[in-house]
Amino acid sequence: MPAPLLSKPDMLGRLMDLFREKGFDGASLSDISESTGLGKSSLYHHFPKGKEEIALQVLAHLEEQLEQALFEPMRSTATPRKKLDRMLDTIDSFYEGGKKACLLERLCASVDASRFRRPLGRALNTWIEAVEALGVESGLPRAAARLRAEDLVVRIEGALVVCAGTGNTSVFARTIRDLRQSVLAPLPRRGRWD
Amino acid sequence: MPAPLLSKPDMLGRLMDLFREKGFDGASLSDISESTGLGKSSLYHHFPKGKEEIALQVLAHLEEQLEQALFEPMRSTATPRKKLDRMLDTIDSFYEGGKKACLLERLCASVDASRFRRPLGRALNTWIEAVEALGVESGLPRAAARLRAEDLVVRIEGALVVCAGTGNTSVFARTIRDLRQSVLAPLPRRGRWD
DNA sequence: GTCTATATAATGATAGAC
DNA sequence: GTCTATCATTATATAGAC
Repeated sequence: MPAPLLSKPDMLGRLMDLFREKGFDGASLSDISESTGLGKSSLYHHFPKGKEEIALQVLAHLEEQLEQALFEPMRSTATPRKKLDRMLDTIDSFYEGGKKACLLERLCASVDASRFRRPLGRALNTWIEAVEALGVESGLPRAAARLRAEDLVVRIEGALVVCAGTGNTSVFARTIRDLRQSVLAPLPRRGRWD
Repeated sequence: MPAPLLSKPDMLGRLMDLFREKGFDGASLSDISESTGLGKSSLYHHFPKGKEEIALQVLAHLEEQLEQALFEPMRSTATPRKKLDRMLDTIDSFYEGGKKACLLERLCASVDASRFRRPLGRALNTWIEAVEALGVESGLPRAAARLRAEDLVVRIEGALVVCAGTGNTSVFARTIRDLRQSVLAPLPRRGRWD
């Protein structure tokens, strides 16, 4: 009985990188085999239902990371503004300044996206709720905080698409910079967020 | 010599629908054959270099449509505000309120995205420049108009991703509504666009 | 828990008739 | 300009040895 070559979290990490780079439809079992160092049969030992199950477990793994990375900093006693800064630093480095794609977007764009819809919706919601909680903590009404949180996710996902299409990461950098200012800004008497 | 079943523009229109739905990696030659009603051999008559050439021609076809749909309304004598409204109406119906995906995003996310990089960058730029021109016409400094135009594209692409992931199109509707207000708004003394 | 070997279907692409 | 028939390759998935 050979020992496992990689721990499950390590495997899922490499698989996440692969799916972020090639997408679900673009990543073949051979790619998966190569990226993990496991033969195809070994893959079916870990993931009996095949490729779809792999993606689902990677997605679940991402959701755990999201919870940790986004909600963890909130338990500190720093100001909301500081926490937002840390959150955006985390996001910036996760996407490597706009050079790396988002797993959620890649799975949204797969042929079998309907099979991932539920976990995808959950993961996006986890993200949005973390930002929303920050807005509420900083004094925004919940409804406004929710809209701004959705807008943060929208703008980050969109910036990643534009950067991937143009090869120019400055749009991502500027989006992050702008979000630092706008997400927790006080409500204007009449403005975008009313 | 059988007559052609579909005109080239009609073919490219159907192929655009297909790639928007399934992506480049997800759309097989069988799908392509079915969506156009042409046998595989006939496809290679029209597109000798195969699937990649199909995508490139579809992309070129989209670029023409972009020019028409985005720059055409600008030649009218309506106010910039009216023109922006018409532009956003066009965008809203092109994406069917957030239910249909963006071809540019789908091709960005393909394994061979590097082969589409140049036309992708051009198409995104065409879009951005149309919005930028509108901002300039409405009195914004060019630099500010450019940033807002980039932001418009970012937010629309991002809203499409979030809607695809959550199955909830309200984010797209709200994004469009918000852009109607914000894209041409006068510069604040100190604010997001400085 | 990993491997080699294999099964079966689908893939992108061609040849050549009409 | 379309078709049928077929190619070589790759895809996902399995069987069974160790």
